Amino acid sequence: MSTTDQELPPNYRTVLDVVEAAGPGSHLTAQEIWVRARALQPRIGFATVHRGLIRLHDLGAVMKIDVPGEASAVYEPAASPHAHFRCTVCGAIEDLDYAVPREAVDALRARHGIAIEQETVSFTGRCAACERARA
Amino acid sequence: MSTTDQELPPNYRTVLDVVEAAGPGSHLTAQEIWVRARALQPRIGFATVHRGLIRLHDLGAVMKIDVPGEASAVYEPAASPHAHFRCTVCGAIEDLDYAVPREAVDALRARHGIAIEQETVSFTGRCAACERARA
DNA sequence: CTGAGACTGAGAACCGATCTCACTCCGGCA
DNA sequence: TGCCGGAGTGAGATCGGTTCTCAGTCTCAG
Repeated sequence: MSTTDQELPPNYRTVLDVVEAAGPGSHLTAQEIWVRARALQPRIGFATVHRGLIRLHDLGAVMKIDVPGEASAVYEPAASPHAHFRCTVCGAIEDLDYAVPREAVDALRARHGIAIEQETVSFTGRCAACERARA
Repeated sequence: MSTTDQELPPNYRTVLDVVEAAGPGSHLTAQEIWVRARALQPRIGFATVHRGLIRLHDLGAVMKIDVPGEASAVYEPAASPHAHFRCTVCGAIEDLDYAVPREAVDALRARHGIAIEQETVSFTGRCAACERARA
């Protein structure tokens, strides 16, 4: 549970519950989250789920992941930064343990005079299963 | 000019010309490429440009860049791998000189048994101008 | 010449994301 | 208690980029 529990509007709370229940490494689309949220709150609307995800993302409680080649964004509970991998054959998404080193980020910041707030690292290729199947 | 010159259908050739004329570091959307392509080929259709970009991307002649938070993909001539930065204030996109180190990619490959074909690194934050303006 | 297949343009279809709007809920205040 | 205002909400419309469809064209081997 995050530290933002108290001030959340009720439905956003539901959205957060769904995302956290799915756990780290889950990659749910807004649609999927909506379906699960309705199990808890049958009258909740899609727009509300979407607004909730935006809010929770702003608060830092959930991560929004834009995977190249994937039409829709996916969400997962906030966690330590890591990279994502998408299999171009079966479409599976998995987490990889990689983050841009702090020194590299600082170097970019210094060289370009920019303020970096967020980083995204993603890879595409063939997952272990599809790679084996190809052989 | 790339090595794929010979076998390209005529209109795809036009698309490639537009992208290469814009040069590295340009970040053109499919729409913008279409507008420029029409200057060379007034009857060219949007679908043709789009199909051309997909084809050229498959051939490795152009890079397709999905910037998080940006609705549409942007394209630029193929070049050495580098990261992209998007200013959340003014929306500007710029190139950053960073790539995931070879050893890190190899480690991920070995650990997960995956075949990595492509990497994408992007950052968001405030560009130098917007950062100064804020102070 | 002829047929097969790639290429093309125009527009429709698709789909996720976002916006709009009327309504509800709730807390503060006279 | 009764009223007010602002945040939250659901349903559906709308938007914008991408992809598909289809009929017409072109190219080239046979």
